[in-house]
Amino acid sequence: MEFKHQPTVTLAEVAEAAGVGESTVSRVLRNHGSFSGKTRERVMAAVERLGYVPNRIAGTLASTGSRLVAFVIPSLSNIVFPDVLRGASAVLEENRYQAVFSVTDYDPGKEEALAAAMLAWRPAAVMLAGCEHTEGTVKMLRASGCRVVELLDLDGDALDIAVGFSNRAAGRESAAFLLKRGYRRIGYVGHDLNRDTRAGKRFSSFCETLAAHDAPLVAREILAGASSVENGRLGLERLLARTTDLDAVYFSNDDMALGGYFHCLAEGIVIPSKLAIFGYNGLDIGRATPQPLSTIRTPRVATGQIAAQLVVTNAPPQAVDLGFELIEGATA
Amino acid sequence: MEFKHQPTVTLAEVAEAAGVGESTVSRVLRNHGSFSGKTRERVMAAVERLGYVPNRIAGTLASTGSRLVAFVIPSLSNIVFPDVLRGASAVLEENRYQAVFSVTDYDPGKEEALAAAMLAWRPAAVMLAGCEHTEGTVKMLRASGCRVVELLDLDGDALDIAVGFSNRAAGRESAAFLLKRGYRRIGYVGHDLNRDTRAGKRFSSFCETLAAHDAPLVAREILAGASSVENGRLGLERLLARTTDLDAVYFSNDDMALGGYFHCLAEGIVIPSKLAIFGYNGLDIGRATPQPLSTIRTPRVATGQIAAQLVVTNAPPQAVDLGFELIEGATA
DNA sequence: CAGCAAATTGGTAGCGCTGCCAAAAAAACC
DNA sequence: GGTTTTTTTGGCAGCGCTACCAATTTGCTG
Repeated sequence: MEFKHQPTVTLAEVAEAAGVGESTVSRVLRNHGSFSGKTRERVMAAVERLGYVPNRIAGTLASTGSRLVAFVIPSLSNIVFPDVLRGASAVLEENRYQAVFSVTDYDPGKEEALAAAMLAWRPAAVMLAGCEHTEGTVKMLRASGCRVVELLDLDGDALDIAVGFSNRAAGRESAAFLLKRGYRRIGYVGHDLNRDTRAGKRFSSFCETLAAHDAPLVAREILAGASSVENGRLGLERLLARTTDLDAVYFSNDDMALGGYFHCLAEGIVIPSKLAIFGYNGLDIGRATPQPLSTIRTPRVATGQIAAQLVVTNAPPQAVDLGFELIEGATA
Repeated sequence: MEFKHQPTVTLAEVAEAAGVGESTVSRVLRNHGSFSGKTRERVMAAVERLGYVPNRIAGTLASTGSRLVAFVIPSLSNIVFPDVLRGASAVLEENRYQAVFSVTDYDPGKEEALAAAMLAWRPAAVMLAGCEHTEGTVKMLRASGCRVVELLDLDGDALDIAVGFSNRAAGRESAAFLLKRGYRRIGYVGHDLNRDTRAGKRFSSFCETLAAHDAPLVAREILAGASSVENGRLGLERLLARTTDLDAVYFSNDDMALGGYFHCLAEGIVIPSKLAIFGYNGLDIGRATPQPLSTIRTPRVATGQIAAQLVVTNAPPQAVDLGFELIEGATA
């Protein structure tokens, strides 16, 4: 049972009511082309009087270029993506673009299906997380001719536009920081890495850096579910149960790290002298804990903003590295 | 400079390639009406071969009933809204609906403008937060003839469908709980209530309940900005600097409450014996803190799910009360 | 006031698809 | 075999708007 709209007022009716031609109404409404002030007033009056709401579906169809921007994101639970959407939507709204989204649950197959569904709306751009996509997705996006923006990961080849930073660099710098601080027996607590490839990249370059400095990763605890505070707490508990002499733990992100932090608080494990904790993302909450969380702050909102900016200005293909900031904090 | 799509393959071309009529292709693709198995194969082969992606813009225009659902939400920073979107988008995707959104920043004027922009897409439904809207918004929504769903607040008259719970009841129960626990000198720390009317409702019924039990609110601290952990911490600090003999503090939500919790941890204020803390929302993080946060858990994801369900089934106007759950926790 | 450029305006052909209807083909029946 | 049904099909008129072009009006200049 499909919903039917009640009869709506159309541009033609406005034209009739205002005593002008359809194209004139269209021009006035879009403020495009020329028309006299008097005409403008009459049209606006008719619009007001009839309560006319332009039909963007029809407008888009007639003009081929759309003002929709499609987001295909892995999750809405991971704060990263709402943050990106937030940055982007502000810029898009200013420019009268409309955001459309769907959620893949970190499933590349679902990403492909959803990207296809999105393309059916003929968006001006499709924004995706990361630069790993199925062959089918890539082929489809290429063929679509619409702009493609890959977000939050610069470690790979961009299809068109990429905005973000290097996750590998983030992993590397995290490791370098811990080593510089003198930690040598380092562990890792993370969530499902097969799905979140960006976390996987951070982890692998983190490990490589440790190994390169003769302090290879001592132990790891990978939890099956999504990243969460509770999983972080549980993960650290398990890790410490197995391995007693760790001096630092790297977490797949701040949610997990906070869980670890809480575990230490609850168990009376002194931070950072007994155990250091390092996260990833730079959530606001990490600044308000009794000891500020040591982490890497990522430019999530800015990523959305810049991405949207590039789309609305129809910028040429490019990769924009927004970098990240290492926050020393007090937990490592 | 508007982006132009490269020439796309159309349904007519598929029809030609498959050697059938346009309407046949349309029927096969939508699996609607009748056609032979052989025809189906030929059409699908042509679709595959040409890489045809149906144009939903055109389809929607031709069929009047759209599969877009528009969300007009106050914020993406407040986890509540991503949670609602998450619940809704899962259901919508299953039913081949498409979610569109925009963000009002808690500004009713902006809500009106954005709702108007949304209506231009002729959505099947518009979902809004709360039941307070400008006169213009209400009038416009009424006139649009599309379904209207008001989320997360049942304290008011619904335009069409409403899904959520009573914020007044939440405030009342929070107060009753604290009173039952024996707290009498109670304070409040909140964020900007003029904008977040739902938090305002909780607060006012909280105060009324206290007053009705001869334990009127002792002090309050309202912070100008948005709700955040840092503001919560700052707010409690300020409140305690002014008022020394409080035994419990009610926060406008869990973010703020966690900030207060951290302040106590940092200052060595023993919880709950020296000071009790009570929040609102039931964020996951509140379950993983050393002492689980006392709060009210709201059905955010379920709100989105049910709302979407009602829209896709084109349910009659109704108000669905999903209730909430008081979590005793260990901070009050 | 003619003569020409500039500013306004209206008409109309699509945009790509769906919905309706009638035509054609296939199946069922007497 | 001839009908009557039933199933499949194709044709085509819009959906509401924009883009293009031609027609009209206005404003200036000499």
